Amino acid sequence: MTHVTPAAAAANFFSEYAPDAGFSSAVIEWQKQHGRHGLPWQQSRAAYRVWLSEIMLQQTQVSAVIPYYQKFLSSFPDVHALAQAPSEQVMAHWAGLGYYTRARNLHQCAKRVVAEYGGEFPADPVLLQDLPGIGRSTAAAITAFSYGTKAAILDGNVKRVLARAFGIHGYPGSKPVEDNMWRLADALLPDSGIEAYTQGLMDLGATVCTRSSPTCLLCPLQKRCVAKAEGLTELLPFKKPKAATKQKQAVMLVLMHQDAVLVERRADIGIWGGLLSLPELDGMQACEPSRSPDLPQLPTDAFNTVIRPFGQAGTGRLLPVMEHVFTHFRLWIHPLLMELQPAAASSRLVVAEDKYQWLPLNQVQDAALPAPVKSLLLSLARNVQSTAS
DNA sequence: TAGGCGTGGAG
DNA sequence: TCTCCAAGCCT
Repeated sequence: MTHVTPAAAAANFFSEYAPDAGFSSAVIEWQKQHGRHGLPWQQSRAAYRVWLSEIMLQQTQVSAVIPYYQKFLSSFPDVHALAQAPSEQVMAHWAGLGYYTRARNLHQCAKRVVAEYGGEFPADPVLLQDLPGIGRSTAAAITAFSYGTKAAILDGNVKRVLARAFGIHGYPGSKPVEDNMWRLADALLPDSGIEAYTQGLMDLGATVCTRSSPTCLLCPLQKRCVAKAEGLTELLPFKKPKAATKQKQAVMLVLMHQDAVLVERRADIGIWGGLLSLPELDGMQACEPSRSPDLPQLPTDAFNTVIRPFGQAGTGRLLPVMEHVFTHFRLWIHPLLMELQPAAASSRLVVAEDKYQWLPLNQVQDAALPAPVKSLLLSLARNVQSTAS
């Protein structure tokens, strides 16, 4: 059993993904010839415009942003105009673009740039990052495009390009993988041409190294691309791992009287809506994922409340636990079998307001029961038969 | 630190 | 129809 320290892991990472100067120059040359140059926000280095476009482009595709960007710019031509605008007007201009926290932060940010920096966006990414709505990647993009500052971006496009080019396994949204990608992105930065390089990484990811069906033949990195060489283009970057399926458990009462079982009509809303089922001792309780959970504590109160109205119960016997898998969770059923002497008032057929009824075991097959409950009762019916004979 | 936040496009 | 995710940030 070897323990790998974070420092050692980082060292391993870099020996495995050793960057070289050819990477950035290939990206820069490609961007100059084949990258995008005509986008509305590429016509000016003004920090206000770059900032505005970067905020709008967060998690949003270029085609969706363009009309918003143009309308925004004509209404709020500079940071002073934006800072002075009423928030309702700002929000109205953003309506439809989504992620509305961005709009509130945008407005706050404009006010702070005016108040704290006299309307000039700082050229230091560290200072920019302190402003609302500007994280590490956006700060780097703004300073790179506006001031030529050497700083690394790491958005979805860059993550995809790096994951493939360097054959990085693991989900890029996880902390350790993302940390490594930041280190790699920093190490790859060129000493000159940061604008073309930054734009080039974005353009590559958006137009060539796309999520599905990338056009590797047009890629300037194809000869140095690990994913291409190893046939892992479709696999990388790793997808977000699916969350472990949630689990619930329920104690279901199998209250028998002669050859009938007490069943309850479920509420129309919710799981098994409107079906007949067994009464549950304490509803369906969430439980920790495991292969087969222990029996939950039997809540005495619920026990009395649920059973007493129907009569006098004998000693309970737990039947083997059953597993049922839904699309969104897994249910463990603990059947608790008891013989019940019905209270004097309860008839053999109808117990209370149609919600409860006695279901003869020989009618289980045709009753409106959920699959696992029907299966449980059918096997019970077979047992009763074999015991009787 | 994973989850929430909006909308639209692609497969 | 449904899933996945796109120029991320914030908590």
